[in-house]
Amino acid sequence: MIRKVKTLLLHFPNYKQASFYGFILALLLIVLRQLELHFLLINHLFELYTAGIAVIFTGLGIWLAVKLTKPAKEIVTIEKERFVDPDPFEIDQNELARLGISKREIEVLQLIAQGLSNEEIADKLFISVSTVKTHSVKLFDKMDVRRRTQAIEKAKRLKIIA
Amino acid sequence: MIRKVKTLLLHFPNYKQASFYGFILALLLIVLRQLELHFLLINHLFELYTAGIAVIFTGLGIWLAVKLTKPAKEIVTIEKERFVDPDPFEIDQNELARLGISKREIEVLQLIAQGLSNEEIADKLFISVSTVKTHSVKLFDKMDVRRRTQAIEKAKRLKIIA
DNA sequence: TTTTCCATCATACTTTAGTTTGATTTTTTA
DNA sequence: TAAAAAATCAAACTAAAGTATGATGGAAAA
Repeated sequence: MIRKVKTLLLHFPNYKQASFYGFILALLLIVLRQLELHFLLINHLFELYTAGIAVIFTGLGIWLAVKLTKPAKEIVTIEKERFVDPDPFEIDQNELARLGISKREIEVLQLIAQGLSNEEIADKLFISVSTVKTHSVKLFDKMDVRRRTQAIEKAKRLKIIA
Repeated sequence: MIRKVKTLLLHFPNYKQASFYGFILALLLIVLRQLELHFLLINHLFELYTAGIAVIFTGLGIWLAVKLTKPAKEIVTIEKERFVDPDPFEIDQNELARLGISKREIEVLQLIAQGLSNEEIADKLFISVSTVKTHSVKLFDKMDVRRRTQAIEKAKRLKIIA
């Protein structure tokens, strides 16, 4: 009998408390048995009946509690950062085509924007300073500017360099 | 009858429903008492005893369930999107302070970055070209560059100009 | 109050940038 | 294939940028 209750109780998370409950149940049964002596009319079946009632209604109580207890709601708020348009820079090819700027001229323009002097650009591109100057002149003419600093500003504004 | 009780119960908080279950038992007892008239053999005490056992063990069951079972948690996740400005440009005042660049020098730097010549800058600031050059020299010295184009590139990189 | 920093200007000079003219070679395109 | 466009280079020049030195007046800090 007690074992049966115990096995039933094994399904509960806290095993120790469950067995404690079983112990109480056992005690109760013993007390009932003592009482039985005073009530001779009650036979052995009565014990079983009582135990049965106890088990059934314990089960009912548990079922009730589990069924009717509302699950505690835990609200977790997750803040998600979403970067809107992380500036996907793209060179405006249309603008380049419109101005008729050649590849070499763009190269020179980019190096100018990086702060290099004509001589440094010449060294980097393995050409003479004269050629760099020629490219510059044509570039400035196409971009309608007269200084490299203006070219830098306008080029960035028109998105023809990074 | 039972349906009515059930619908009634649905509107009560769970912990109160448990006690209402006791109320149902009481009703049951009354019914039993009615039946008692037909079954004289059944002892009055026995009824009460059974009812008592039922109530006690139901209570125990509820107590057990509440005590031993972890309340089922329903995790409600709310996703909140936070839109972040991709490039909230801000002049790096620390950098400016670190380099010890004066207000006038910044002004000149900004105009240089806009592609203006020294003469144009002088006209705009109502100062002489000499002064512009002086500012430039000090600026380049502080920024550790030797050309205005370099100054532009570095200034933008260090975020001391837009 | 004296020193330091900032802003201003000038002169003379060097360096770099930009212009003009003209030429050659290669690559692309009609 | 011939013409156009692109890339290359050079010399001579002008213009602009940058350097060096020195000076002055005002404002802020020590």
